[in-house]
Amino acid sequence: MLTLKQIRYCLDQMAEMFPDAHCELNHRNPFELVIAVALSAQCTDALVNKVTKDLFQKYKTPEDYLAVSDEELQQDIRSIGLYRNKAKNIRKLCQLLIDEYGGKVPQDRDELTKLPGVGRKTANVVVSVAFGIPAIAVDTHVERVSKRLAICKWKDSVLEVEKTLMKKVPREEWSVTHHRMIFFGRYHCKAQSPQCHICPLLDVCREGKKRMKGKQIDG
DNA sequence: CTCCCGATAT
DNA sequence: ATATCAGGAG
Repeated sequence: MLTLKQIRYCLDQMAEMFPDAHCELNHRNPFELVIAVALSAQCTDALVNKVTKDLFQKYKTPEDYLAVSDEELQQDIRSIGLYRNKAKNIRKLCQLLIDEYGGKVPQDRDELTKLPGVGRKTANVVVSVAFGIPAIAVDTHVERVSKRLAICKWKDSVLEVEKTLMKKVPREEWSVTHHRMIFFGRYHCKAQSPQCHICPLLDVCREGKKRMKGKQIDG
């Protein structure tokens, strides 16, 4: 496990590598962000943005999503994948926003989690990005990076990863750290071909050094 | 744990 | 061909 000082070093390096790390899901308000993040499950941001470009032109309010048939919404988001579940969740979510929240997106993580299709990770993204509330959303990239760098344990659940990060990182840095870890994981410490050979963190990364061993050209 | 699922990278 | 993608629900 990395020491606090080593973690600090890693986060500083990530900040240098990705000084402009930010939310890459296109949105103009909290409602659009909820929809975009709900759509992004097991799908790339780039593909979500491709779909929401037209989607957000056609649907601007919760009422708009309820005005069409389930099949029509499915077709509008089909290329995202998991489209039957997502269409159903979005329509239920919109109904709930109207019935329980005055058509507004609640600014509370636990209230957000009550919305269908919105789990802890999605709720953390919304409160953090839309409302500026400190949170660390642990997605596939944050989990992978945390485990490869041994910031947490290999067998930790996503909730345990989140708790560890909240403990090790100052609250005022939660949101920016979470985005830097996502950029680091998405563009550098990638799932399939991690860039260990040009990684500034290699000297503190057990997993990276393990990966490099089998690829030595000379002895 | 399984299921949902198309697009893209490897 | 297979792995992965800003996961969540049953």
